[in-house]
Amino acid sequence: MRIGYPCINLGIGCKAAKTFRLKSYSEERLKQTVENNLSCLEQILKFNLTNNLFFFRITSDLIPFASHTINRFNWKDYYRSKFASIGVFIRKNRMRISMHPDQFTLINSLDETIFERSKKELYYHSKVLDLMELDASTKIQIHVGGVYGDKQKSIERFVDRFNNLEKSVKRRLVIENDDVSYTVSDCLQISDQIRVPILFDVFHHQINNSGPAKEAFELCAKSWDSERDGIPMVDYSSRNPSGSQRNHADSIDLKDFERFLVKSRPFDFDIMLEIKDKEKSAIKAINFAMRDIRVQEFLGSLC
DNA sequence: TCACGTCAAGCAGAT
DNA sequence: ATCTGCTTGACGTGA
Repeated sequence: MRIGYPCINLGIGCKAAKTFRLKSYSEERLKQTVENNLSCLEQILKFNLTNNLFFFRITSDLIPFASHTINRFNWKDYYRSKFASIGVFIRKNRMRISMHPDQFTLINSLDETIFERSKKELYYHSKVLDLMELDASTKIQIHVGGVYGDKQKSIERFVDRFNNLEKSVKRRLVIENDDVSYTVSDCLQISDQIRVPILFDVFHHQINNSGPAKEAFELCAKSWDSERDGIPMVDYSSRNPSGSQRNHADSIDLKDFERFLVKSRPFDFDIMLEIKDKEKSAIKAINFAMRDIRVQEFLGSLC
């Protein structure tokens, strides 16, 4: 069991998600920004290592406008060795990496042009991970997408479109239950047809339910082929007690986290903490989870 | 230095 | 109709 947090480290003093406006696009500006982002990513990973955080989600903003038509710059070749050396660090330290394209990436959109853009965006994500030479256990997670007034048709469209994606994308893609539309059992329906792993989102499941969490989690876990996909990944958060129902917590509720650790035994998986104060809560969580046998086993397997 | 209008992309639910 | 949340405010202009 590894524990991690998404995209941004709030204490380190740099961000790997620096971007700029489309209007100010220039190759110079792009290079400057990417160099900042890659160097910050290295700093974050080093920080994570010293804090026993072996799971991290790389921001989609790493290469701004990566899949946009304005971008004619060959960033793949230009930064090839930089990506490779970051990949060496990740593999050497047995870190797990994931990415999560944002809400504009829609495989099942009714609009072909949105699907075409989404394909390019997914290809960008897979290219970053390929350049780091990370294996197929390094996942790209997306939601199923919109319902468009007919969930069954939208699920069918997802399946058809999925089959249409490049191999390099398909091998990394996992789907995640969301908080408004697609439940775990909806995801299972898709997974049964195209053998795509399901990432269990604990918080979304609480809000958008298709049955008891334990069963849902077990079914999701089964959808991962540990040989190829690695152990399952889970998104964990609790509700912000003073916010709306969909709001993520500002900082980790260790009591709730403890209940989750107990309930999820003996399954082993990697946990992404989607909590607003990022590495701060992640450090609290890993320090707390040091007593869990699954974390001990991972740390023990390192040296 | 600061205020503040706006930002590549979409959907669903609340107001 | 417009705003908000989503994994995250922060870019950039004008004063």
